Amino acid sequence: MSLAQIESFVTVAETGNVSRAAERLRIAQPALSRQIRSLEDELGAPLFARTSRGMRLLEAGERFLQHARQILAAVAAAKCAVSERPSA
Amino acid sequence: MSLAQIESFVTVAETGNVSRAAERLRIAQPALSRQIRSLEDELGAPLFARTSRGMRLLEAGERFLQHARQILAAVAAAKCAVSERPSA
DNA sequence: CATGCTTACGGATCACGTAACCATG
DNA sequence: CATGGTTACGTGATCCGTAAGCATG
Repeated sequence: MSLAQIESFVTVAETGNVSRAAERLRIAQPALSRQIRSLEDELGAPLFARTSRGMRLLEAGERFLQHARQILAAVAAAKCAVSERPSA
Repeated sequence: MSLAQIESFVTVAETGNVSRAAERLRIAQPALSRQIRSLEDELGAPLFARTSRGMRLLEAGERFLQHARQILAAVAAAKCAVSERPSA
């Protein structure tokens, strides 16, 4: 599991659409599709249902989404923490 | 920034020693040294002071460490969340 | 000269983008 | 046939381990 995969997952969850998410992330659609697939493989369970109109979050995906957002927030905070002035 | 880098950082911080941390992580010492270096490069600031006896956390490193542990904990929680039973 | 971090280098793996493919409405 | 996800494939980048280098006490 990589941070890129986690960010990809959140973006697909928010757009409900791999194509649009790929635009937002500035990567090609197949690359994003692969990232989602490999994330699901690693977790051992699908996170999305593939419908004819896009990607719909499953329950496992909803649960994962909450933690995914926490992870990204913690990463952002970690980056900020390094550049804080020492006295803070 | 990758999760592997974050785990590497925490292990080096805990051991104060790249060599010992590499053993614990089951990777070669130069690989670990590179991960730490590239993490510092990306963050734009050193996290450790290189002493003749090993690695000592700097203030920026101490601040980063707290968030790094949060990130790893959130990742572990995310993995668990996927396999929880749906009713939970 | 023992300990410990870093740099050089070659090779394997990974991850991307383009192109082709398949399914649905 | 338009939309949207997946598979195939070749290539460029990444990352590892071994080996050599460098600093310190």
